[in-house]
Amino acid sequence: MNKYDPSAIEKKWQAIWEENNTFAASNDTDKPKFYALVEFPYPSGQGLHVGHPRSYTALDVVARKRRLQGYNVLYPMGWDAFGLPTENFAIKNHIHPEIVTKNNIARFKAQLQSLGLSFDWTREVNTTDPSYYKWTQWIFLKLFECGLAYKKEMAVNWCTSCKCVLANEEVVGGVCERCGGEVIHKVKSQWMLKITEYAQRLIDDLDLVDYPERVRAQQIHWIGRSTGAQVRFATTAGEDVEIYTTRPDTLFGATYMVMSPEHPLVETWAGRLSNLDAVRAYQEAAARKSDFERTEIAKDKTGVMLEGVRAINPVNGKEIPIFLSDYVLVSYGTGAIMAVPGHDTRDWEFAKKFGLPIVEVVKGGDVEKEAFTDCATGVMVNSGFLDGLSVDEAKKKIVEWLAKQGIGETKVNYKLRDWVFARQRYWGEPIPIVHCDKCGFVPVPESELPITLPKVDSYEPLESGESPLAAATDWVNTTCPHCGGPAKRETDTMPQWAGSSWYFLRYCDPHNDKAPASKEALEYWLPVDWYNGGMEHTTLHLLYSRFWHKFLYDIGVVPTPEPYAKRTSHGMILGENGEKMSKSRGNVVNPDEIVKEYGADTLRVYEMFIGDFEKAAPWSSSSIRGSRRFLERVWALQDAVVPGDGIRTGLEIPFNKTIRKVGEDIETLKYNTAIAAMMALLNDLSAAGGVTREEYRILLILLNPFAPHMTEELWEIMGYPGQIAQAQWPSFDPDKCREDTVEIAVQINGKLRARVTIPADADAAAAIAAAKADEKVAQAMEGMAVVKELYVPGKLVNIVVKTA
RNA sequence: GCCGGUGUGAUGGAAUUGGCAGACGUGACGGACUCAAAAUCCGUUGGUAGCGAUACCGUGCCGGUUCGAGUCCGGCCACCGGCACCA
Repeated sequence: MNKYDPSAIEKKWQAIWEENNTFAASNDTDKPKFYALVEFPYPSGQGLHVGHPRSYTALDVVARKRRLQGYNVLYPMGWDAFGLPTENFAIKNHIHPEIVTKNNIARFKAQLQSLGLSFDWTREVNTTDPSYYKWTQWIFLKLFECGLAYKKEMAVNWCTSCKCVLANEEVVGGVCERCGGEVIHKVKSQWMLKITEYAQRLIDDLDLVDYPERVRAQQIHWIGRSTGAQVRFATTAGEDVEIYTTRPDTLFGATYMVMSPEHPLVETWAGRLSNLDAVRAYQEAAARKSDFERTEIAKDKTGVMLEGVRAINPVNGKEIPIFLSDYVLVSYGTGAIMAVPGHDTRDWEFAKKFGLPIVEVVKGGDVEKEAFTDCATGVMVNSGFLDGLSVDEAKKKIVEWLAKQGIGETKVNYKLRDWVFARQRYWGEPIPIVHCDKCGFVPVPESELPITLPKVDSYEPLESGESPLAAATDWVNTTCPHCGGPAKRETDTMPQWAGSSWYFLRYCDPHNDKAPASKEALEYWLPVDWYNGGMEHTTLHLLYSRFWHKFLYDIGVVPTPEPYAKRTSHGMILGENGEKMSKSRGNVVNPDEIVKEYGADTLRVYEMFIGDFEKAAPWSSSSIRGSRRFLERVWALQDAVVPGDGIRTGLEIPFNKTIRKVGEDIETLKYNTAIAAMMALLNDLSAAGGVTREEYRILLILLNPFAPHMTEELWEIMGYPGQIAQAQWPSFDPDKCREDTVEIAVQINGKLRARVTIPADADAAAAIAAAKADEKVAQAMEGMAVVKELYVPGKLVNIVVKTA
């Protein structure tokens, strides 16, 4: 036997797989299809991290197993390569981002290939390739055509460090998700996508797919549907103010009104406000606050009263004051609320601070001490025709009343905002729109796509807040496709999330130059059967791509309403100290070094064995040795082949059980116990003094998805026909998964007293008799009266006794 | 505050969904091989008491249901992730 030398074996088989395109998927076959997908990486300068292979290996195991089971498997890989880090690196080092990207991709690809992942490299995609982003631009044009892409002057999140706008999803805790820079509000004209149009379907269609509860819940929460009422309040100024509330039942308790500082009626009323200076000052102060400041000082309420205009509560005709306060957001509901301090915590705090009246309209708490917000138990009081009703009854009745008066109706609101779809940076897809003074925004004709990025001297963001593309005047100045007059190109680029919103479609037919992918290819492959990725993308990429897919479904481009039939999510791999791996903490493990020291197969087995796949797990440099030992022992079996055909009698049950368990566990994310089962089987084989050829063959196939290189090599050494990648996954016989006799537990009053071995098919009477025959049991029962006897087949006997 | 999740040996984690808690690894300890070490192989390893068979205790805490609870129910606590002035 040769020494187990992973570096030689792995290189050998990787070359063979590449040469033969072993893992290329066919678009034309009778086999059932299986589309496995992992999130394609952003090829950063740092190279691969040990976190990446956890996800990639997991679905590689599934993909390899499904191939052995006779499926036509598509398991593709590509590069999500547009984005800021590349651009920043390019700026700093004066290298074109295209070159930076090319280098990073080469490094990533070599690393992925060294792990023996069975990707179909003939379908590799790259979002920065003009032949790819041609179709990203094409989808944008379709969105524009359907009115779902529009440009709007509005306050947007502006990262002061990236000098770029951000989507709401990219602002985390008031700072930039990517760089941690301060985020302020800036009024800019921006391209937007109407994701809000799909809010309800993005919630409802979660019922069509198999997602983990945490993903579902996070998406639903992010979309933030609420049902309430929109109510028009008359004012002493003449104009009505419309408010949104989820508690219309508390209308009698509305003792004042609050509008957001940006509310347009303030301008309308400017002439009648006696304290206009104070109002203006408050508006300016609110505008200056960054998101970060807003969240930091969240609970301290500020505001100013509009002196000169009052609102009229429609239920009782009372005049109530109107305030401006930044605790009311322009962007949600109508930008104005009725304040019910007795039953809303924020209104209560505001009322206390400004000395406003608090009226109790739902009985059940003490509104002088705190707002009473419980809807389930309260009873209406001080509310005229609502008195005595429950909150739910009152809601129904008041909405009916408002409708009859013509001043209000039921209204559904979402927290989801439209998607800010423009970035003032160089390294992204140009937005294919031309600005013409005469014709307005004119889409570039499809025939002119792709609009490629021009060469520019500097990719530095401009201080003016414009994209660096604005400096490429030759490129910017063009003619209007509509009237032929002089016009300018849009200089903003698309956000990083654009290319990844449809990449899984491109894999189906990656070289098509007539469409994102052919109808036939999409009909065949969609939906993605299993998509694994990180939790951090739940309200970003995962939501965005569902939105784009639904849009493409509506215009007949894709055949399914949802892109991904099943989504799973892996836990992070932490540093050895239990903290998140990062350069600054000095706890980063480089997969290249692990491959060098132990081999890719060991890394793969270890990452699958490390723990519960869905949970975070700390790296352990001593534990990984266990995975290597396991492989070494399997390797050594080649010298322990014993004569005999098939599976030896005593090993039939362990083999059948292991085949069943490994197969099931791979499908249910329990990779750790699948490996444990194979280790246990190996222990059985050692105890049996070796393996037969057939036993070894089966073990190698079971292990192949996890350790593909070593099992191929052993397959060849043992002289089994062909390559193991073309072998057939073993089947099991359910009858041979059970022993003839079983050891059962015997309990007296639920306490374990003995173990007895009985035939597996023994009936209750026989099992109980066998239990009673045991010496210890008899002893424990002496002088006791039997109350009850139970037998759980194959598990235990429990005899309930009491003192006689 | 709201939503989702987790809590089991020294340690990563198992437990067929209400039925023998701790599979499989790692580490540690003891032994074999070796001049020696590494590697490898064998054994022990939840706690307490006992030479021992054995007994009692033990899955974050308190209580409940049940013949029987890591698993179900009620009430807490801690940690992780997400959202957060969304009316």
